[in-house]
Amino acid sequence: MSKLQRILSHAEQQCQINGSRLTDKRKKVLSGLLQSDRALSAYELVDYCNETYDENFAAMSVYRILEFLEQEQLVHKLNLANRYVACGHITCDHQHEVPQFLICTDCQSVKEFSISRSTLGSIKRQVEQANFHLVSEQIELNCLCKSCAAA
Amino acid sequence: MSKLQRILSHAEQQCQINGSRLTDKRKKVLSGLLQSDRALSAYELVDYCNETYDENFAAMSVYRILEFLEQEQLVHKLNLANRYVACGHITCDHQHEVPQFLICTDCQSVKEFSISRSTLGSIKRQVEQANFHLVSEQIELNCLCKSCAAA
DNA sequence: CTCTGTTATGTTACATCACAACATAATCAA
DNA sequence: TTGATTATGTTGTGATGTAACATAACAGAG
Repeated sequence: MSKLQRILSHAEQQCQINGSRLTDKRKKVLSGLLQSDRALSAYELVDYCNETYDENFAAMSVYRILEFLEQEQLVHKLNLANRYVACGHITCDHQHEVPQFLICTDCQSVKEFSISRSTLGSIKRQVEQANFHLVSEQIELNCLCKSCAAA
Repeated sequence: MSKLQRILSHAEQQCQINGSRLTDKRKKVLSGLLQSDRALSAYELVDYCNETYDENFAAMSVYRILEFLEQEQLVHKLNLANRYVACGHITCDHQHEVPQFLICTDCQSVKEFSISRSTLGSIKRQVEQANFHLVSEQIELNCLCKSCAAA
């Protein structure tokens, strides 16, 4: 059983537990993200699925499927790049911290990482001092990955 | 001389120093942002200018003008919201720190603020440990402002 | 002042993005 | 089997962002 297969079936089980279904189409979209080493836009996923599976995904469907996968915490939406990535921890069973993301502005590769609690805490404190309130701890940072920085 | 006037003429001087020109149209776009208490999209600015000045700005022009104003550091583009704000420090003469932004996801009001050097430093360190390199210290955070949080 | 290169703006056309609204199909539960 | 719920198909549209080319305004050299 390939790694991809394992992740997919794990995701399927998670959905069952949540009373939702990981349908064929949803699996295909998720696979697309899992097999990509970078963040993909909705329309890139449309193309990917149509080419790879010889299907006919409409953009609308992909948007809906992405929304679903997000709810199930199987993918993350990167607001800074308007792109999507598979969650890096699908096969983990524990509850995760809210992730932060490093996005390479050149090649769109993404690293899901965690800022230390204390740093996050001081960010939150400073935000509150400014009379705002953090909506989400999902912080996204524009970066260059190592190889793009070298070039 | 109104506050707006002062800011505009100061901006104009800055442009002259940089060997660029703050034309009439560019002034109008900048005024739009200066007078707004929230971040505006390019098309909102198109409408604003056309209504306020009875002109006929094309979207294309506004995009170009915004690009110019950004280069001159008179406005900032908020990638997270696809919107623009006037720089909060146009009239300051000293070099600024790179700003961070708190964006109210409800009303689009924006606060330009600065994370402490030490917090910023620890973010940068953690990013480097992850083998990425921060492209910009302009960090944008999705927030709720005080009044929207209350509602 | 005129010529010329540069910069700014006008205009048209188009590609992309995101989703609303409604129709049909598949699935589940009783 | 039937009715309710969920998933997908289909059509259309508003918003976004920009390329490509045309014209106009301006600044400096002669």
